[in-house]
Amino acid sequence: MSPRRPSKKPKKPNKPAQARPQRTRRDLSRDKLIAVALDLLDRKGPAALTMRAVADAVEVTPMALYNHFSSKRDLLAAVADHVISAAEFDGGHADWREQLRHCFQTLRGLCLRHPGLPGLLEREGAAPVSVFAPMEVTLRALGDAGLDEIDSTRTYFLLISFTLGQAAYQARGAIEGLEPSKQIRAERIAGRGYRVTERLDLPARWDFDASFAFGLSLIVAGVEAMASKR
Amino acid sequence: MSPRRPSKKPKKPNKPAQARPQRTRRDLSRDKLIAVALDLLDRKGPAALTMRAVADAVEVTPMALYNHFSSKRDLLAAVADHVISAAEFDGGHADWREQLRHCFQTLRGLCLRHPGLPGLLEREGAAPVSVFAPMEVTLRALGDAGLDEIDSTRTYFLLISFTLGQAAYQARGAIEGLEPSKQIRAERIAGRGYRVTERLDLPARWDFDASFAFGLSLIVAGVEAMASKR
DNA sequence: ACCTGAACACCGTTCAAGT
DNA sequence: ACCTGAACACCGTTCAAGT
Repeated sequence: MSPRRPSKKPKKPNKPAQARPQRTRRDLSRDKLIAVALDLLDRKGPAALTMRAVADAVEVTPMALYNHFSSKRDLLAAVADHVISAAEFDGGHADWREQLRHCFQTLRGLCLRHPGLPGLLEREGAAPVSVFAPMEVTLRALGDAGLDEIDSTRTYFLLISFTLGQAAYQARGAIEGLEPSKQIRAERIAGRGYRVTERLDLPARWDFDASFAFGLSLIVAGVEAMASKR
Repeated sequence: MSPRRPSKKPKKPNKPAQARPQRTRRDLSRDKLIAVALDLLDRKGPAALTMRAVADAVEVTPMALYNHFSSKRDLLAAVADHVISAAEFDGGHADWREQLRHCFQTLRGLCLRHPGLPGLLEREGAAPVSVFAPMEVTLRALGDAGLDEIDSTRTYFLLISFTLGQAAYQARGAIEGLEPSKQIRAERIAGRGYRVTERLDLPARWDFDASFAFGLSLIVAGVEAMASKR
């Protein structure tokens, strides 16, 4: 995010400062590998993101990757961290409702640009420290709304499950044709006694953005109700 | 669930009813394989649920499974279907709030008994037709609450994302130690400027049941607000 | 109708060796 | 400090063959 990075923390100045381009190259190749992995994930999906594929893309042996990442999981966490740290979840709004919306619409935006992201965060512990950034913004906003720490944390989990779940569903639907459109349901449901679901008359193309906005508004209204109850 | 199953639908009575134990055996082995796969999933997790492991458990060659399921995905869908069809999502309550609670507490119960279930439903299209059962109950309840079809469907997605997301998080946390407890956060967060999150004083053991109940209540309150707004 | 055995084209990762 | 090459212990699945 910040245009210039801190100049490689010049601790221990007593040590002779002999030029060491390796340090820089090492970081560069780490970044390069993260970029390649993310590109693979975005363009070909999670199944195509293999250590061998990443290695191939930078024309190197698979085992070379293990000089930069201790495992595939480590690489995945770095990818997730790279995506999340690049975002600003704090919109700087005075109103907690706007803060909440900004925060989770930003997260949703990341998930839509990188459809593999929810899987990275939900799947086995590839969640990096940076996931605490949206948590921080959310807890502050909900504190302003009048919730205590526990209820704020609970609501945070609700918001993040909702956001990631929707985005994952959308990504999956786009790929696999699982949207709740009429013909899909019709052929899968016929004669099972799902009277309401069967008759359901939804638009041919489900508006995921509107659906997400509705969910957010519903949660905001719920927060207001819970806060006034206290 | 029901003690006796319908007697193998006796359609086409003109066809000579010569004994065919194969039919029964075939179904039996399918059921057996589903049971074995579910047991593997429950006891050893999703990574241990491989075609080879299932085959080993019934002392057969891996390829024998393909006589009963066209692919691993097909088997996974059958496992999910088996778990979901055994549940009753309709509590028969007159009040839509109670119906909603019953429906998603039931789903949550399934997920806690079978920690691999959310993964099955969320992951690549292993979602069976039976997932429409909770959808049907939810749409009816939300109709009673005063929401139209579109908003009901949106709220259904919110509820299901929330329920599956929480359960998956809980299952993962229990295995990987990712709960939002004080020490976990302390060591991962230190000195990153997450002021609120850092100071957060949560109980050592997060009460997932209470957290889920809170989320449901918040959503119910949100539904009431959205319905009265109409 | 159901099962076997060998094989294919993959995985992530270890280990010993090179520079 | 970084990379290679061969190997290990796995995957899901195809194919041809058996009964």
